[in-house]
Amino acid sequence: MTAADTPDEDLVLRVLLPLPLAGAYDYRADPEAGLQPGDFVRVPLGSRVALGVVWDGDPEIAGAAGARRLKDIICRVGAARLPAATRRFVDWVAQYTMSPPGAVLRMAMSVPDAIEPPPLVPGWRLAPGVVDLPVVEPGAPRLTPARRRVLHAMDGAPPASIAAIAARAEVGAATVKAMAEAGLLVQAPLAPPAVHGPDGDHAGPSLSPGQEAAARRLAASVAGGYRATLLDGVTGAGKTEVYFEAIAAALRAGRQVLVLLPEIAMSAQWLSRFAARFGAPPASWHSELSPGARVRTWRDVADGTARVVVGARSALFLPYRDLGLIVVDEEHEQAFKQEEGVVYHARDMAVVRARLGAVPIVLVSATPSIETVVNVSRGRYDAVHLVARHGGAQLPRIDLVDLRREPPPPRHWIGPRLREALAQNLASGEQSMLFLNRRGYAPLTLCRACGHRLQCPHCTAWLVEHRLSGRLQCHHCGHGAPVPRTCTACGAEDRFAPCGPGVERVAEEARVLFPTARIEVMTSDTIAGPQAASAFVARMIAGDIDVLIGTQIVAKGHHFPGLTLVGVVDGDIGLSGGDLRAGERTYQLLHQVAGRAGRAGRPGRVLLQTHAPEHPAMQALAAGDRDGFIAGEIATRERLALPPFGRFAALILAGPDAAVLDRTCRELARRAPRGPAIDTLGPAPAPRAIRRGRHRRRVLVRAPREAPLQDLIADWLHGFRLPGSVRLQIDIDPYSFL
DNA sequence: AGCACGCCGACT
DNA sequence: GTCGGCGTGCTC
Repeated sequence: MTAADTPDEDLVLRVLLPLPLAGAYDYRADPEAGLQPGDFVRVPLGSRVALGVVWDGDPEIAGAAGARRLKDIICRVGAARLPAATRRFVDWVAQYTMSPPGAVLRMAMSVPDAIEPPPLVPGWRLAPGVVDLPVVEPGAPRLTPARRRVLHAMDGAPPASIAAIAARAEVGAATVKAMAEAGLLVQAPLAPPAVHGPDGDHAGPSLSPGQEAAARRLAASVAGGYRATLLDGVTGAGKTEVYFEAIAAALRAGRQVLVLLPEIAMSAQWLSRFAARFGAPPASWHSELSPGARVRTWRDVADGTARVVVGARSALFLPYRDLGLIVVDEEHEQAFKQEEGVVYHARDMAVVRARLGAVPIVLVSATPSIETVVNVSRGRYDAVHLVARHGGAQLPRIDLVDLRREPPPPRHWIGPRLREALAQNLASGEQSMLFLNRRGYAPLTLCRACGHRLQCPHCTAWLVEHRLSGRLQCHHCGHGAPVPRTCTACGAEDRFAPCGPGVERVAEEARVLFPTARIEVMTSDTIAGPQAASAFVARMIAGDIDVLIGTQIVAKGHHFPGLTLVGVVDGDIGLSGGDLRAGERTYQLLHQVAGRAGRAGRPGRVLLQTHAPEHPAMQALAAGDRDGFIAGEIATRERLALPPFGRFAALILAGPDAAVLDRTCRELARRAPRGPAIDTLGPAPAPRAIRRGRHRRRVLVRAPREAPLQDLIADWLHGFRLPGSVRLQIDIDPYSFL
């Protein structure tokens, strides 16, 4: 049967648009055009034209719906197609996160400009015989010195663009254009640019026997379809070199590799190690990429030119032509959780992407997440353990300092023991680090006259004083204001007092204690970007800094060979607040900070100041008993049916009018699902109760692990009409409970 | 996400 | 009397 036989039977296709619509829309298509799922198409939408993707599945053109007047697909766009694995991934993520599929598609189509094929740049080469032209001949094109330079530069050279020729001959583009018009240059196809991609056969480093064995196991998994493997090893055990071997195996098999890092902006050291191992840098994907680079990389990923992509969360949604391996480094990091828009956990979705693409995935960590460890014990993931610290360096000794027994002087934060250790380290010419996970000078400023606390006008958050910039700053919405002199509540002048320490304040204290030491502060405020970060790291490695004071930025992936003392100024930040993952996170962060000390064969020492030395996380750190800590956490979670033994979902409602919001929440809670082992908590103020001027409330749902959580919520919300001003966000498996 | 439609303040 | 503010609603 052909279209000509049934002229009145239209071809109808589903088209998914990158918009938060409930589903795909149906459009009429020209059967002659031969459109297939994955094709990018332009379609009319209301009064405008939108770019979408022909989607899989049958249109809803049955019965009365068939009578609807459908619009026509305008045309196909570009030569590329959204791969089937990416389409299935989009549908899966939409279903799991309860997001409109178009909202997920938007992440896969984040670079609309890349979909059109790149404009053809014409190439030019010398016309035959021009080099031999006599210098002076009546009627012949004039050969100025500039033109001679072009002849010289292009003699025997392959075709190049006008701009490239001009650059090579060091003349203006106008000269080259004029020569082309004069017939001295003729058009010739431009050779595709040579790609010097990462090379799987590039010589790698020699590995220790333990690394060798681990690398062989990972590399073997590359040929075998979906399999998740935890690569577990202490800091300095050489995990990166090991998973590089799996990447090499995937490259040798001619396939693409995705490496997810939690904070790609801080990955300068990782990138240089990669380039050293594979002879070329990977393609990188992160939010600070320029629009041009974004377009190029998206196309390179789609046509397979990009062999290895290293990126943040969003790199998951790139249209890989032939993905063969996924690596998630620092898999325990909370930064993998996307909290805005489509709420998802990139580590978990990476596992899904691997399964849908039938490729192996390696999860890498020195302090694996409880979820991952439980998946290993259930047999769903394999595990490869690396034990020895590469190069024979010792793990640092961690001593707890009980701040209740050995407090620092009032309004000081460096206790006597830490001060003494710093003095000794300085005297012997060694490097030290002070860690405090708090930016700015003081986390809270209050009026001594009336007790008024300076709060962000748009959020439920204190304003943080930054002496460096001389301003008060909200760390949630970015609101900034100069430090006022007069209290807005009581009118008292100059009575504001900083409360508690930030890194700037600790630096001030250290500079008073050690006036001759070279002390530097490293936070996201003092570091503009990846290049500034690597400059900082280079100065530290060169020994130009005696004491480095920093937030968690100093803990992430930097190697400081000369560092022998780490002081944790306040280990308890993050323990308060009743977050179910507080202990786990504190353990992971402090373990990572401690791992910075004593690497190049020298013993390291860590002083951990805490008000809660009896806390299991602190005890485990001091005893070096990671597995004991994890076992304890797992037992607690299992007993209380907390994740991953039970499941949570959060419904967050936000709106400008608190009364309307509360009424909506009450109504929603009234209809809440009830069932065996299913309960709802709240409504309660959401983690950030007021954000950007909108009030936020949260209702938590708790269900057994095997419960169809999404279906329960869908039934619950079915037929529930939200007031127009109230927004609902669903967070499946929420991470932040604060 | 856009873009239209729809009801209330300061201008030619 | 209009121009225009952005709140609400729809797009196959």
